[in-house]
Amino acid sequence: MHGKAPSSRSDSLHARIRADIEARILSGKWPPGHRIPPETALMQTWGCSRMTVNKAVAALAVEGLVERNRRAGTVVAQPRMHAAILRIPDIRAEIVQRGLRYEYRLLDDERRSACCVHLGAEGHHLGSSRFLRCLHLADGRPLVLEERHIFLDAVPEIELADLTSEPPGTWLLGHVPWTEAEHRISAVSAEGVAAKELGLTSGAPCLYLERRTWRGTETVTIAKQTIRGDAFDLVARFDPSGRALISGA
Amino acid sequence: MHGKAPSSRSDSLHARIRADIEARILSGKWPPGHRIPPETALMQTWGCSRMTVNKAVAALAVEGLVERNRRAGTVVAQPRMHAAILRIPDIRAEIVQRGLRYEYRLLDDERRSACCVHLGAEGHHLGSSRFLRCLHLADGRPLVLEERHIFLDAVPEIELADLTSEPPGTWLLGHVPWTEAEHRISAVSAEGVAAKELGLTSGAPCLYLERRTWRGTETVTIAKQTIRGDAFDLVARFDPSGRALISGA
DNA sequence: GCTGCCATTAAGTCTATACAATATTCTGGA
DNA sequence: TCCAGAATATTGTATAGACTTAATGGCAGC
Repeated sequence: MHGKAPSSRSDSLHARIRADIEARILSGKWPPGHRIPPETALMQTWGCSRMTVNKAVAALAVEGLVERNRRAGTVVAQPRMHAAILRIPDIRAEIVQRGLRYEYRLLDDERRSACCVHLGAEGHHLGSSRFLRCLHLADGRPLVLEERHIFLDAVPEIELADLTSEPPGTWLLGHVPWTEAEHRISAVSAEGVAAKELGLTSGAPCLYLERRTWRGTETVTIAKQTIRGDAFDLVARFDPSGRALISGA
Repeated sequence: MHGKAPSSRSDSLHARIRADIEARILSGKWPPGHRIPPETALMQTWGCSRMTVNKAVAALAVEGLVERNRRAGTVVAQPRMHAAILRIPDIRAEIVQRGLRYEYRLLDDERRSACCVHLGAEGHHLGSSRFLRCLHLADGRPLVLEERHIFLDAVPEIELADLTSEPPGTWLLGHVPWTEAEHRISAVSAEGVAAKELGLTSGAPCLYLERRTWRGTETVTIAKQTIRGDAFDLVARFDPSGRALISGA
């Protein structure tokens, strides 16, 4: 339909088998709960070895489209609308992609000792950090106000990093591997200094995005982004398996 | 760390190999761009067949941790922060899970002919629909105001469905398979009737979530949810592969 | 130096087979 | 009837081998 490109390109046999079964499930011909033929049967219908159909069906299983059990067989999974893939990309990349001129402005850059940092809900103690306030602009208009802690324990290199021209998020992405992250999205009113810096009247609605990133058990960074509500949407496009489709902003 | 359960449970050989390589990548021992040994080498280090290491590394490839190319070999992928899995669950389930009393109130229920529906950006013509306005309450407090079109072309059964006690989203989830969906999240001010129904003063910030669902090329439903900004966050927790972790609201 | 060809290497696919693990079903006995 | 254990079906894992496909690196010729 609109720019969609499913698993059409399928050269290999197992890819074709997989696409075929997938089509039957998505079309509703094999509804949720339907038991699909055992591997031995598929192997005969397709005239191939069991390893090949196994690869196909196993892939559908990791996708979440089917559930497999020894002896009990394979059944089509119940559809779930529980998770959506949300593109929350690098701001710079996002702005540039839309054909706008990106500009970055560092407002504040200081060292914070442990006490200043509000602790996580888990009560972990976070060490000292480099604290940054910066503004991301699109075509000269302020779009995102970012406040970010980067923790020295996890990223000692940050101490010397030059963040006057490169946004901290971009720097981190290129330098620090991460193992886990959490986003929290809410709606807030722009208030006080933040409103002024974003060029908004007090009370204007903004998206508030708090992103926390871990590397193993160590907190790498906490970023709080206030995004002009009138100028930015978060868009997610996906299919039942939870895999992202093309998400053209 | 907090409720996290990585790929620790590894019984089979390929799972162990995979976890081992994954650990080296995440620990930074094998940084992005590093070329990992070819399958023939891994096969010797682990004393197993090539199919087995293939399965392990292929899994890492679908996860996005490595990139593979014929002849060029396998290299550790650059970390990308492009997509996050966002839990946008059934509202009822979400409220109940938090231990609050869920209440549902149907405000409006009418038939709309095609002309009333704002067309999609693609210019597709959407047929007539059943249009619903309803309120989701947690412990008696209004939390989400929902306006939803369900299109009769795609879901003729909806005509007769009883939606006075069951929210339309829940009904749909149980009755209609879908193949594609899109979410759009923005921040708005509560205004007029909506503000009143949510018990907010005019101008209070709200999350605005627009969800569109397709089945094949047909639009199944368009839902517009206005969520009290002070009472609800959208939370996403994930790892670099983009697979969702446990997301305890 | 540049171009085009070719050999090499590494991943991708597929087969045939074997055995393991496990849930269901069957069967026999109390 | 009901329970224990055996038979069985189905997926899971692993092996060895063969062939395919694609990118790289080097070599020859211009």
